[in-house]
Amino acid sequence: MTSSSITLADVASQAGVSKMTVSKVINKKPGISETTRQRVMQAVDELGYTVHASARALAGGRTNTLGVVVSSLDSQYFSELMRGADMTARDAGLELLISTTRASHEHRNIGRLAHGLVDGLLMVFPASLVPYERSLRTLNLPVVVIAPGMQESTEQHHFPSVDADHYSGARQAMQHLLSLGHRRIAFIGGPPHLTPSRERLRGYREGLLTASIAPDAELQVTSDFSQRSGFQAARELLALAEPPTAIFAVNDVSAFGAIEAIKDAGLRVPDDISVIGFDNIPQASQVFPALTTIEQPLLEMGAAGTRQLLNLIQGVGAVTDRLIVPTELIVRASTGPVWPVDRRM
Amino acid sequence: MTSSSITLADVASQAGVSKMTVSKVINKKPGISETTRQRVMQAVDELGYTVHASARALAGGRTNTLGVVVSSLDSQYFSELMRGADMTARDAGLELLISTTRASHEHRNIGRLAHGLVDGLLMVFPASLVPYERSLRTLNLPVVVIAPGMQESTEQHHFPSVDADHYSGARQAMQHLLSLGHRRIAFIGGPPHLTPSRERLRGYREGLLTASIAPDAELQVTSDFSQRSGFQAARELLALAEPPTAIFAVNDVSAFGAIEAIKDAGLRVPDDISVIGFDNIPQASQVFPALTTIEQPLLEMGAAGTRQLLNLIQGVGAVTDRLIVPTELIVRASTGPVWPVDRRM
DNA sequence: CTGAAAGCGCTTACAG
DNA sequence: CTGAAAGCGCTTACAG
Repeated sequence: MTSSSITLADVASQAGVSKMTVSKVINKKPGISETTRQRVMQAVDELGYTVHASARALAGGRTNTLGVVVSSLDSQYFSELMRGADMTARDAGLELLISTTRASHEHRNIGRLAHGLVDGLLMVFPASLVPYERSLRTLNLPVVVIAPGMQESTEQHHFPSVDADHYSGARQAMQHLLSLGHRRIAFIGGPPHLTPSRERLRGYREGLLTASIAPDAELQVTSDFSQRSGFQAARELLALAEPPTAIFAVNDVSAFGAIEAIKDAGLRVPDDISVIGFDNIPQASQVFPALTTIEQPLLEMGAAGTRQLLNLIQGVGAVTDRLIVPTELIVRASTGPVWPVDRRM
Repeated sequence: MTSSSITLADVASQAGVSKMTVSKVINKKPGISETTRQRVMQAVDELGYTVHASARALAGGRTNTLGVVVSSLDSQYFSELMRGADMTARDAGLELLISTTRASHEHRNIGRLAHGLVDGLLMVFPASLVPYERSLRTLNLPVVVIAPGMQESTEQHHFPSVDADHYSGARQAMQHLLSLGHRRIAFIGGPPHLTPSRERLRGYREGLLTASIAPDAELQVTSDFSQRSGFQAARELLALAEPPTAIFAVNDVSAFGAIEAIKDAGLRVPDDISVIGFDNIPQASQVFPALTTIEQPLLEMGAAGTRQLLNLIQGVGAVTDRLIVPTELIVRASTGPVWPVDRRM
């Protein structure tokens, strides 16, 4: 059922030249006279010829395609990452092929997916890469990891990676809340086995420490990054004998849930309770009140990871083993000064 | 820089058989003795062999891969569609390759992306396909369109399509609100050139008609499907001399915006104003109050579209030119009975 | 049950 | 500036 397609040979005979010449023209190789070039291009247009990707890949030894492997497509920030990757890939004349791990999960064999299909792999991986290591290794293909969920020891994965500075972002969030006068600050954490969760928690704790605030176990609750779990976590916090005046949520989505819970309790954000998120997903600026948050430069992360991969493919070598991109405080409307204590009673 | 990979020939010599035999084994073809099979499999494992996708595609005439072309990755409902597509594709032993149109947009030439790479194309297309028609046609590849944004005339595209029953869904939404006693019902519409917007609007209008309610132009506002525009649209409605008691939003995301605007105005959902959405994206059940909405069976749509495509590829032919899947009312917490007029004053 | 040969549609050195 | 030949790594008829 494969289409009886037009081949190079068809174009060649139509244009009255050799296949080689057609190949040179469509690949923009030098050493072709302008008249020949035009004749060939006309034949290409008339016949509606497109190169057969597999044939080209097999003969040429490269596919001009970058594979992107993601564990799931519903992560809100995924599209930003992809925009960055797409931009750099396109500038370099490469296509981007996205695939979910689900598809090859059964065998944990990325090779099935990648061998002969792509020149390199961008792993967008919020979880552990360990199960895929062996196949990644025998595949012998350049690999770059973006936003690794687990900080494997360098020995273990030694794939170059790109990640945001979670710790510094968390410190900035805390600094912001502290500077607004908050001292009773809660943290809605993420799954504790994931590096981003841990680093952000560390930023929270050390932020308190530097402000000489004793940590209060009651104020530290956990979410699974979802809106629903953020909602429930905030409810717990609101039920406390002495509720927080500010909540630092491990990600924007759980912050949305927290805001709902606060509104639902008849309180207002930020008047009664301030909320700060993390990620700066597109929605953060669209909700009401617009969310103060820490920006992960997702677009740049996607672009930088792709650039790294391109370097590896071209044999230039990775510029750095582990690129950490800075995060940034984005102040919007969901945070404000703490109420004087007497006013709150 | 292509990896110096293990080939069929390597496996063959390691196992002491011909390449053909290895090929038969890895493709699970019949007519191989069990001992030979095991010997080959052992060699495959030892060498970490994976088939070269391009070579296989070129020789075999098919790629065992389905291409999915999407206009954007940030559409919230996209991942559900993909889950359905992925399930059916995997059951049939095919891989799924996702690509955004951005990548090939420049030339509007899907061929560059697909020829020799995939056996068929699933177009997830909320916009017009017309710009891609020519390349789709000369490509001569099976194509199925999911959730078309524009209802091209059948002559124009005659690609089999799968779509939700927008009109009937809108009628159900109206029926629900009417049965709760609402008569002053607003509609936050979508971009008027898109079929889903139009069909849902038609359902709104005809719903009013059947209830003998005169349409009020003031109650019909427009959004671009975004949360922000839903927020603004609802603000306009709330500013009316006589605001609505219920809002039917063209999609869930704009409904979220509307709910924010209502809360922000110091009113409650559904106590003061009921809100119903459309789509039933995962988030709809996570927000507070949980959103009453119309479910588009996205998972089934993805699965059905993929099934259709599989049929086309296998030469079975499309079961139907235009599959319309039913939509369903999902009652949650954002809608309730209208207040008696005296109570509202 | 096993294998030698041809060929899929290109690109890559290499000649002229 | 142009082209004939070889070969990329497989699968597909076809023999034995």
